[in-house]
Amino acid sequence: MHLPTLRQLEFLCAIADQGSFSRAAESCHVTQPTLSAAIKEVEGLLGVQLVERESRGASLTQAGEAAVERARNILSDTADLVSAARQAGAPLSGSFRLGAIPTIAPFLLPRTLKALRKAHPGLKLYLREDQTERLIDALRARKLDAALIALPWDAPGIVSMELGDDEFMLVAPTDHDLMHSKELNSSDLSDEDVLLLEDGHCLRDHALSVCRLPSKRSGADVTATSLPTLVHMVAGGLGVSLLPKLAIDAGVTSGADVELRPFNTPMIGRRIGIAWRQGSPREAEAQMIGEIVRNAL
Amino acid sequence: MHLPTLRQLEFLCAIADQGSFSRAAESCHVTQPTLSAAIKEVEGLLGVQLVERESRGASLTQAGEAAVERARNILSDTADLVSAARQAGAPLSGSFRLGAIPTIAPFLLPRTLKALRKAHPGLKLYLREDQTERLIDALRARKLDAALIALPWDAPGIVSMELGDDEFMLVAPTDHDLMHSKELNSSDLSDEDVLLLEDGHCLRDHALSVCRLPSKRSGADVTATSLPTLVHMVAGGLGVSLLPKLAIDAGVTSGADVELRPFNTPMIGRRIGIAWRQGSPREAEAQMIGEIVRNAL
DNA sequence: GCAAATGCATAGCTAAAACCTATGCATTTA
DNA sequence: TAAATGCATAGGTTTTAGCTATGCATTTGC
Repeated sequence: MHLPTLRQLEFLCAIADQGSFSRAAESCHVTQPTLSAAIKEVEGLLGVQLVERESRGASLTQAGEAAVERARNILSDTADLVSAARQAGAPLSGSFRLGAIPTIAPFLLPRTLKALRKAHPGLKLYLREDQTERLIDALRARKLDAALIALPWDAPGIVSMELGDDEFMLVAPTDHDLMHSKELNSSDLSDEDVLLLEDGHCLRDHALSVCRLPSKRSGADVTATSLPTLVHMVAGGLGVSLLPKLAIDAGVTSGADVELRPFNTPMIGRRIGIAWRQGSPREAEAQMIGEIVRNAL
Repeated sequence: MHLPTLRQLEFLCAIADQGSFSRAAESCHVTQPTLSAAIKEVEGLLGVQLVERESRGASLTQAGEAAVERARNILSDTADLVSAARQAGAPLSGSFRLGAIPTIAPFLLPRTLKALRKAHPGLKLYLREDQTERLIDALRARKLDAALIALPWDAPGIVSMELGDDEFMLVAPTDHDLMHSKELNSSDLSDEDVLLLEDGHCLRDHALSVCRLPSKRSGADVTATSLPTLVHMVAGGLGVSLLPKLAIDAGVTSGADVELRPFNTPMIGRRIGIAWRQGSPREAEAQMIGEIVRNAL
């Protein structure tokens, strides 16, 4: 089977982007006749007209649109092949852009970064803290190489690796009733004022699902913007809450007038993982970083 | 960014397949020096050694293996682009290979094929009847262009389109108790001998899940090899069963000494759909055929 | 242990292709 | 109606993809 050239596919995409042969030629750093001839050749090869020549520029036929969509994927996959191969020569060197959600980043990264720096001194790590949804978007847009998030998170084109579990503990004001009951189960929370993070944090959703509460709670809904704030609100007597062990170990409650208690039900918590774009050239490195984070957990 | 040529990627894959420069060159219809030079150039471009030159042939480095895997996808995607564009010029002409599961094919296809022939006289339809799993494998292996199956069926790399619902009815010997009860619910089946198709038919699994039975049933398990056989077994008094409305409408019970009854529970049944390989060049045509089948449902 | 065979690399050449400049033709704008 | 815009065509130049011939290292056969 005879295939078109990647260059020809680039030309085709350029026409889709620029809407004209001459501008497309310019963007590809060739002359307009060169690009015209190339497109003509592809059309001959495929036996279909791809571009509609109009008096004022050019537009794509239906077949052309479909071809461009495929071509863009092919070109970006090829670019990925190149990057991946180049990385293979020098793994975990240069820069790596890692994202993390706000309920993980401040508590896990301090430990991790130390280990990472030791294992790979040449690595420049750029960090970005944001909510899961935006991190995923950034992975797709190639603005990030990997992200630490809570799993499972279903997102087409994104793959992930599980790193470990992060249990939830109850946090309540000192001498709260729940500290004295014999067994502590998630159902014990249904009568309490459970404080939550503001909307968009996945930890909020996890807490809601543990308590089996609807996502829209009735009444005055008090929310916190970060885990330290949440702890202060609990200390202030506004209610109880759930804290991930990761944050507790990092000392988020130290100094606050609160008590902690584990649940008796087995494993109430979240799973932490690292995610990256499917086919990312830095997949192997993301997994390496995952391993290091796993050891730090 | 500078990209390797598709031809160069072909060469690299050929080395992976053949395990030697000279055999790879032969399979690509070029001379060995040509291929050697091309590989060398790619290695220069990527800055990594991809092929290990050994005294007795050649093997791939780790980076080479990774590159080959990506290259294969790129090449097949490009081949898909070509096929898709060519099809776009003459949709639903030539040959189309359609699969269908045995509990759909004999009942749905007679109606469908007539409509299809009318709408697209140039189309040569090759049919294959098999169980879902094998159909999916055939889609992946490019042996089929699309397949009619029962949804949902989770298979990575396979996408599908829903075509409609196919309700189940109870089929029992004439004057069976269940025909006289006031309301008929799926739970009424738990005390009955429910006859099933042999293992591997998805309809068997649907029936089991409707009756909330474990997939391994205790006792003498009587199974049928096809829906007509199943009807005869019911008529013979061996038990009751479920039949999809599709088969009933096609007359699978005509002449048999059985009675039919719908369930009162809303929608006990299966969903019928058409599936194809993600990125298949004949995706558009599969959807067209799906539309025609939907109208026939 | 030496000749033959196998297998990749190198050198030098040729022919195809990719790309260029110059120009033509149709349509739109001033 | 002239100028401008935009794609196609013609003809020439450079690049490169591919060839043949050959070299060199390793393995195999006698």
